[in-house]
Amino acid sequence: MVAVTSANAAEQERPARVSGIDKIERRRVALAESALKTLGELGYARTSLREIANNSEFTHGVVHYYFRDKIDLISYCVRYYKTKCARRYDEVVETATSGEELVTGFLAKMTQTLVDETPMHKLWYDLRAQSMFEEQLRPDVEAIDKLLEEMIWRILGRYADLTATTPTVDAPTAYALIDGLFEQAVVGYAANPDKTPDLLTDRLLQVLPKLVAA
Amino acid sequence: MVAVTSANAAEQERPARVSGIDKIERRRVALAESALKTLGELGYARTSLREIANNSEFTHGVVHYYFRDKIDLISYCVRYYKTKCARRYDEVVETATSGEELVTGFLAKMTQTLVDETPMHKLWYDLRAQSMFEEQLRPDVEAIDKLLEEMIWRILGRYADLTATTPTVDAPTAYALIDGLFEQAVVGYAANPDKTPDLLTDRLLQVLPKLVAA
DNA sequence: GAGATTTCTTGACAAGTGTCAAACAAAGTC
DNA sequence: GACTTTGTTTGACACTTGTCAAGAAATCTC
Repeated sequence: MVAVTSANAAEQERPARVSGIDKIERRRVALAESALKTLGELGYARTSLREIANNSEFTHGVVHYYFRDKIDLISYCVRYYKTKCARRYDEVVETATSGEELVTGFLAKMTQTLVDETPMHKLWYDLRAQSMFEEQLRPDVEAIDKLLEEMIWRILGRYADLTATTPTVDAPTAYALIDGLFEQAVVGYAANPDKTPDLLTDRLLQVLPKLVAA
Repeated sequence: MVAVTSANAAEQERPARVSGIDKIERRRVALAESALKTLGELGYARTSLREIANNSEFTHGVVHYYFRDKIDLISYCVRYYKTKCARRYDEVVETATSGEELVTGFLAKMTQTLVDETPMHKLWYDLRAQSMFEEQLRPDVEAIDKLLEEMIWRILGRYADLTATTPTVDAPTAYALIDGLFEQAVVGYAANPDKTPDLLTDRLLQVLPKLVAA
């Protein structure tokens, strides 16, 4: 069970017996997972606490027992989510023994998560947009963005190693470029689920070689 | 006065005297402009029709007199907005006489609109995210995305001409890359308005040369 | 200027929201 | 087994939302 730590320090208030503290955490995780399902389908704006409760085995009162308010819940969900998403390519990075193998594995994993976890990605881009208007979301969004940037940077660094080259762009740039392509794919996936993964692969193949040089 | 045409054909219902038809259009544009101001500040989700009316010289009933419902208004706003945004770089493209001049002009215009029209850009990325959940927004969002892609492609094509090179990526890829950088800047602008424009410039300078080759 | 038409204001409606509190059930403590 | 603590349900609250309709005001037509 992952202990989701706060990015803006604000929930060591509910006392709770010491023996039950991770039972509480378990419940919060269950709530969060259920909430994430609903959020991924409806998006941030259209998801109400009651809707979250309805799509779970709990009642709407329970939500409020475990979370101070809506932002607290969403914020917790986001932090929970980030612990799962940024390590997605680690195995590929560690096991690949050639540049080509790394690229192949990376592309496979990326198109796979595009298809398998579309709602989560939609939610992420939604939340990042919301963070421009809702200040309370910003710290969490920034933290995830940083995590994703590091993820991309690890991949690119390893790719450079394997191909005896060096990156030609810095980490934020590399992240923005690849994220731009991926977001385009996530948005396009709704309209064209069949062709989008191949298009993403094709476009990444156009770009990746340009990000390194001897 | 711009006649905003419908992307999903659905507003030739209100009869209205022939002489007054563009008076109606004028009112709609005034409403739309006011709505865009509010939308840019609050974002799609947090903007209500009443809030739009309050920030305008009209009452909330008028909004309903000129627009069937909320989506109709937002949709109109989006279409109105797009007529203004996609021609932003045309002058630079047409007047530049060297690659360097084009790049300089392009970067200047882009950082300028980042700073001067932040709310509009925030709204655009918000709306694009919402379109993943709200199907009714999709046609309009797709249309704008296409317009922006063509805009980027014109710039890159001209840049290639001026430098006697050819683009090394296709239009959707080029758009996704540059848009990724710009979105990163828009999101980052809230947290760091001082440094973000320079960072954007720096990153674009890293990328642009890689998008063409002899 | 009378009468018809268009435009706008106002107030209401049903539905949905986040929040909370009081009653109830379960579990743990001595 | 009584009693306290913890967990859950239920129903209510104040408020906001989109939508609409009835009537007042302004405008146009003749």
